[in-house]
Amino acid sequence: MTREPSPPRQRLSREQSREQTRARLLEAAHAVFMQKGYALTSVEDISTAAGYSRGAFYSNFDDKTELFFELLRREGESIDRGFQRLLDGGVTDPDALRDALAEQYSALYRDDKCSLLWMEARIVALRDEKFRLQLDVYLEERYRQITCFVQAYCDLTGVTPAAPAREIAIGLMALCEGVSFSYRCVPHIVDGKTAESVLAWFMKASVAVTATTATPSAVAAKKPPRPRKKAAAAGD
Amino acid sequence: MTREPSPPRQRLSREQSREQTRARLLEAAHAVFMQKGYALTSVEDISTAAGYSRGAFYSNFDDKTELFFELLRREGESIDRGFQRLLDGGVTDPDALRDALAEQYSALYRDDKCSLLWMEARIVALRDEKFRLQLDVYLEERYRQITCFVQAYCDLTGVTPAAPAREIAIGLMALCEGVSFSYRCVPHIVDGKTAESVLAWFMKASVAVTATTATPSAVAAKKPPRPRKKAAAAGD
DNA sequence: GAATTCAGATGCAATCCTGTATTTGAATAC
DNA sequence: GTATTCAAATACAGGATTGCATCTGAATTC
Repeated sequence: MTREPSPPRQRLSREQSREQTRARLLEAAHAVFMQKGYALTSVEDISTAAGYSRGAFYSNFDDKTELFFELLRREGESIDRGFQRLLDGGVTDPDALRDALAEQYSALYRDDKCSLLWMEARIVALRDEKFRLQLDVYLEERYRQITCFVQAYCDLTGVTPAAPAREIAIGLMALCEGVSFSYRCVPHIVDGKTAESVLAWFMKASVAVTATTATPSAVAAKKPPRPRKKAAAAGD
Repeated sequence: MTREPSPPRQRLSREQSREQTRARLLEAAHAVFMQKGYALTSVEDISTAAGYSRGAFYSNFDDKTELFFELLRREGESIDRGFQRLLDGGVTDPDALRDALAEQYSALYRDDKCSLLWMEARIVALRDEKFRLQLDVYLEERYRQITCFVQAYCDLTGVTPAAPAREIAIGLMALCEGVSFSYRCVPHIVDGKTAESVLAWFMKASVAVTATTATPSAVAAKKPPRPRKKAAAAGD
């Protein structure tokens, strides 16, 4: 978005320069997509926003679809890394883990690094076979990670999940997406505080169900219901 | 979509004829929007699909946006009527009521009378102030109705909700929208059966939380914790 | 039944967009 | 320092879309 007017900048190699251009185009595209929507954004819009001409665009991407996908790929990787860090982080406290997941997810949308973008991507995928097939790979990976999370959480608490971990994961993701979408679209109805507490509440509900449905002895054996530290700090 | 080649059909009055044209344009628009997406659908696409020329379109609507909104208005009314019927239906059995709501909602999306359409509408609203203001009225009504539902359900079961009824309603709607959106976008990952059971499971979880989290005294004052008929029967 | 009104068809001008072909100018190689 | 290569700019052809202006024929009116 901001273009530094060349401080004492060493000459860039061809490759560096090209990558910089790509990055700028992607960044600009993200901004413009958010503002105008993917479908209504023209190649010209993107190029101009990035400070280039259409020639630069076509020299770096086949078309708008390819750029969009590259954008999703890069951001998807970053998202996945975030979750992976959580999983590998060695957090063993169930509540901390749960809160971490909730925080990770809601931050993702709050910072608006991706919410609408992924929505639109999925809508594009509905009508573009090739795009869909590629996107599904990423989505599947996301589902897989969250499922791992749920499983890890259940293992930690020693609770047998009331539903298959994958189903819980699907529910979680659907809820998160639904809530943050609503938050973005009708913030005056679904404000930040409400969104946070709906999410927190659902998390609690998941636990409650697993807790009440699983053999109580297994739960009691590990820990008492414990009042939970600071579950959902109200954001605004 | 299909155009009857005039069977022994009585002459239509001007008004009737006009309304018929509008209806056909709206119906065709719905179909084309679903297929191509709102943004990429041209006025020509709609008119042709309806069997008319663009002249007919502009003679009946100001532009694509106005038609879209009229479409949403008509279908929104029909949706609201459905929920209202449920509320006024005099169903008193909590489980039946809960199932009725779940059924109503999932049927709505399963039959695909609206799912994507409303998603796209909300995305359009993000960038169109006028559109948003109008759409919000409908959305608010929808939230209001579901909140009533939750309240009615709690009253019936005598349970004090663990969260404000409105928050539960927001969570419910977000979940339903999220699930059905996923179902539509990645049916191979979130298939019909999974979608159904995720929804059912969440409903169950809501009940469990309200039951376990509400101040026990308040609950007890009304009714004994009541083992709940078949609340958390392991769904499949 | 002639005049009028109006739904819908057709024609048109102005944009806008894409994608490619061509050109330019700077970085690298020789 | 000359030749080459390549990123990015510019020019251009082909389509598509919008919205209006105009036209036509059927419904309504008197």
